Amino acid sequence: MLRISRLTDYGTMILVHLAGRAGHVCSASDVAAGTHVALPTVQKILKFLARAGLVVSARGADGGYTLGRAPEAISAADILDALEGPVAITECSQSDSQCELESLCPVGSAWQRINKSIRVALDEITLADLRGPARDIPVAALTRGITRPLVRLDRG
Amino acid sequence: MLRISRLTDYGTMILVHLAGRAGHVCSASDVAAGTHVALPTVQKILKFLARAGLVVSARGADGGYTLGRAPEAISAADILDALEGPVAITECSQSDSQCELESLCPVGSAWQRINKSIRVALDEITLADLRGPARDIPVAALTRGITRPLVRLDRG
DNA sequence: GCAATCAGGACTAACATGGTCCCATATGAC
DNA sequence: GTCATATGGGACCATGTTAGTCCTGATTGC
Repeated sequence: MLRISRLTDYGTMILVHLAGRAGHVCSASDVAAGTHVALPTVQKILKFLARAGLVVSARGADGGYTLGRAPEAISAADILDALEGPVAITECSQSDSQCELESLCPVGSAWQRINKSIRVALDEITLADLRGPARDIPVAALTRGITRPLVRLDRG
Repeated sequence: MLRISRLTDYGTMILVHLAGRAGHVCSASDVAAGTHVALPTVQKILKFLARAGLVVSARGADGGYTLGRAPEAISAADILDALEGPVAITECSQSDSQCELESLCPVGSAWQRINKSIRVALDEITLADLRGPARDIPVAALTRGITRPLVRLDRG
């Protein structure tokens, strides 16, 4: 359920790698070596991240990539947007969709609202949180007020 | 991003349909007619829902399906589990995955924790909430404490 | 000029999904 | 008992998406 693509997963690793080398320009080869992701894949992902402004590129010899802004200013939602585009949780939550069932659909915009809530949560999580064995990820705050036992957490 | 499958979307519609006919046994044909989803697809989905216990089936002539338990006792996470299986947000969050990068991965279990938090949120949303033009979906409670402007909500 | 590096896009193989169909089994009416 | 009506389980295929690779062109520093 709710799977993110592998590229997004790799993209997170790459951004974390760059965050750990603040001030240095890393070539795609450097990043590939540091993350153990295949070089062509790293190149592809860095292009997308550059286009989204999450990394800044320098062309030419001794060129490479640096983080576009501070890790605290890059959210998980930013990474998803950069690598997966503005895809929504259901087809009919896309603005340009033409769901023929829309007028009949009893679910209404429920999934869309769920989608938005998840996005809010993902907006709260920054690259700084994703680094290393962080224990206090902000999402934890989102579960405040939940009284139901959390036993089922290990299902996923 | 974070897309749910179309079958899950349909499954929600089907469950809402059944919830609106509590006490009645609906055949797959009835459900197809009521939801405007193709009959073979409805049959397939109902089988999955029955296996998960979300609906109860009666075989034979005059058979059909009824909701397995009260709408308040069926969560969005239940629906996802029934129709998409225990798939996690990333491959390495699956228990049986063998991610060769796991020991090197600087992201650690961050995405997994995000996944779990989302699941908690989805556990809070029941079929009763998904019905009709519900305005007070419990997920709203999850955004308590968020101070950042919610302008970006409309991106998804 | 040359080597190193990014930019953009085309391309293919693998995988997941959506949708359909078939056959076995169970039930109720006649 | 027979028949019509249903579900149960699974096979099957067309389609779309994803992952990954490769090619060509542009830019920069030595």
